[in-house]
Amino acid sequence: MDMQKIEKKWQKKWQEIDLAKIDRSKLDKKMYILEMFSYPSGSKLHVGHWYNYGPTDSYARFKKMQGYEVFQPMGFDAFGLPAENYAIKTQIHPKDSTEQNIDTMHKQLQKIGAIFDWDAEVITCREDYYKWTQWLFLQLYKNGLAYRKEAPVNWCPSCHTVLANEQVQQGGCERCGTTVVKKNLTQWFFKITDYAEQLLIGLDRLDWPEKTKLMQKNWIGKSTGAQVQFRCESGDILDIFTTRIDTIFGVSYIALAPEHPLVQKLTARDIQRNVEHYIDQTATMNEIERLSTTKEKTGIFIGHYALHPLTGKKIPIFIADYVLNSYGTGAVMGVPAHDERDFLFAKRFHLPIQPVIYNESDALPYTEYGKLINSKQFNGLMAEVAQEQILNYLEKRNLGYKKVNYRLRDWLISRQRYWGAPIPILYCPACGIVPVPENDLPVTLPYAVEFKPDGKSPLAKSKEFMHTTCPQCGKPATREVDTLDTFVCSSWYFLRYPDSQNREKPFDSEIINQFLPVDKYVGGAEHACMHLLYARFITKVLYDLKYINFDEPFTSLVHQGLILGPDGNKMSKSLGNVVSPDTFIDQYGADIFRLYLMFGFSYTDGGAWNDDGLKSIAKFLDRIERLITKFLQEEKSKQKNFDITSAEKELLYMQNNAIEQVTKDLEAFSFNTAIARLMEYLNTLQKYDALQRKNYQLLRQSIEKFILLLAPATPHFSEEVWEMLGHNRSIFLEKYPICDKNALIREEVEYALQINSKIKCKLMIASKWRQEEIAEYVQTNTEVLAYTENKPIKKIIIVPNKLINIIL
RNA sequence: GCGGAUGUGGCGAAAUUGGCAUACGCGCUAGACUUAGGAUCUAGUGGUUUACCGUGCAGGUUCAACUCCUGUCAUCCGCACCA
Repeated sequence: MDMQKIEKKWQKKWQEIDLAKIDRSKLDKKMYILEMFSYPSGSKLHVGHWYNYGPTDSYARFKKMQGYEVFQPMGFDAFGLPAENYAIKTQIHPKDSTEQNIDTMHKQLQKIGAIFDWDAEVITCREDYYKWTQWLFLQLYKNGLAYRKEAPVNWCPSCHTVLANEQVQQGGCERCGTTVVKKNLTQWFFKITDYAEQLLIGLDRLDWPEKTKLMQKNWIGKSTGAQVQFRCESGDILDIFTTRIDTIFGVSYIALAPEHPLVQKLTARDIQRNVEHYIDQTATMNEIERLSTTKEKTGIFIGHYALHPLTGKKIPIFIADYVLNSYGTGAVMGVPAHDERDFLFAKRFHLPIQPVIYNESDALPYTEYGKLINSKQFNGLMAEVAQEQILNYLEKRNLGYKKVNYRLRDWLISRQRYWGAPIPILYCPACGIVPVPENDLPVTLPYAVEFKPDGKSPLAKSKEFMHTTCPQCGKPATREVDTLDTFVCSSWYFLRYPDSQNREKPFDSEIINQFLPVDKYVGGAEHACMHLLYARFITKVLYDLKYINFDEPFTSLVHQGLILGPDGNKMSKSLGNVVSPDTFIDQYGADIFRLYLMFGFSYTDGGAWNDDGLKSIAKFLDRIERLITKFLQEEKSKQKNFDITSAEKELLYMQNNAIEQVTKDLEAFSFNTAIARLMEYLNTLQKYDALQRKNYQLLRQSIEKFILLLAPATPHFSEEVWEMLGHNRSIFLEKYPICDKNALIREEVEYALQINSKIKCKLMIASKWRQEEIAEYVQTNTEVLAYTENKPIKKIIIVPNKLINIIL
């Protein structure tokens, strides 16, 4: 079959009949199926995109045939760092290269033959979209969920530019190799931490992979403990957070994050230089290095003491890089006897290691709970009880309180870059921070801008952009020069699709409430903690602001696996193992490529690419075509034969078995097993076709059922053979077959017979027999008696339709 | 390092609640058809050889373990400015 030809033919037909369009009057049976949109990179559509979009489109078509109004939109996440870097290298403007890439990818996406509703398309770098991204920012700002604070960025002192983590290679700048340092800038944040608890609780209701929910749970990182005040000799108060308040009598030092605001003030004069040196050193390290538990503990005594809130003892204050300013209060109490890291730290700096929890073996550190010792009036209490009582004691004296802490940090959304949505904020010398009025949106990203890195945000160098007037007082004001993190763009795009042409609003609430939440969201597992959490956060905010009536964006989520290069490594230009879909599409066509992706891998696992698999799929489609061609010839010439014998019963069994299994497998995104069942069914069809005496009516019906089952997986091919079979209406307007359970009833079932759990033989047992009848049967059956050798039977275990285990 | 996952024939992979390990396919072997075969069809295909051994490795629970538990090794993904 000429695949290229039929692809064009059917794609044109689908467009003519608006196959991808949803009937908006029938949204009560809607199915919003969404694949994560793609980034329009220069490397174009790759196998990973195909793997995401091809099989998911098959799922969408399957749902369509089941009678759902399927909405499957597609778009582009078009702002971001790569286009800007490409521009710096080539002088090609990010807008131009991005639009060019989108153009190419459109054509490539077209080839898949998916039922994408292109009228709903969303492109995040276009004004009509980022206008509403800016609107979203303003809603958060107005509701106290966007704020500014100082935060460190990676800074290359030689290029005078901010670097993404990705651009830092072994602590150096990827361009010039200069050691990267941390530099504080005032930046915008979204207060996602306000939603930490809701984001945690909401997970329970979601049909998401358990591992993803677990990862989000750990990412949010809820821990319950206590915040305790240590008064410094200077009089300053140091707040520390601990989950082990029961061990407070074992404190032998306090460790501050080197970035802690009190460090400068508390550091003793004579060691100031050493402390500064240590702080500088820490600024060159990333968090992964700092938190490594195998790295030797480092720190430095700052020459100041705090007083123990319960004993009044002097406690030395250190700074240590293993303490992060972003978690808790940026200060911890060191209890060496009962914490791994504190133990190593204390050994290194010869600090006292005082056990306060009893343990039999004396081995330290002992991190379990137990009975308190060396803890004054709390001695003898079990740790859990002691926690409450110590907390009570501290609360009464205003020295501490119970505290729930989250590992989740607020979302830093400022980027000192050009290719993003400008943050809609003005700075007025008189009025201060002024949000851009909604009527003035969008704040347009200027085209002619110097984006080469020279220490200034690119937008700061555009006079026309920078200078404006304050909407409140009318005096000159300047604009915020940072742009929004692209994760902001992608945190709400699924809300725009159903109403993407709306010029008045980001979306019409009534429409959006009908379409959403997304019924099936499909994308990579690498988004588990960031994109998927941000999208949930924004949804919850818009819910609280009453723009939408649902508070979770994605009811059901599936992660496709990663397709690796033929060598088993992740595809990358540097390894030269990138497989381009295009050459295979040209050779085999889109359906064979898609079907291979569905059959050759476990969908959620992915795996290494292999060319041979494609050939086998091509053969599979050839077999189908041959079967149908032969059938059509014979059907015309041969007499029809209507009786149903055992061969027909077997055919009907396999047909309905295939219907049942394929339906179940597609539902579960288990594409490889669905195709396997279809292959089995095709084998049965061929076996039946080889018989002399055939029931042509039944054979036609069986072949048609087969094609209907196959259609979602090979849409163009199936349309073509469907037409060959004499139909003149798209197969996707037909109903997906429904299993006739009666055809699956068999009179006898094969059981495995085990003696002492070892398989001995197979037995055919009437399927209507009860357990007692089976037990009686095996005890009198001569074949079974030969195995039991007259030994007494202790027990018979019968697993229905599976096995019989006789224990001697 | 922390968090999450994965490990099954020569290869891609299957295996409801613990219940016949290796479905389906590739590859390979033999045969048929053919002027020809990298096409098609048929049969076989985990390993030693008649009874065992086999799901990364070492233990454990159970009548029964790929599946549950403990430990361990290897690989992959994420770690907050790649998206």
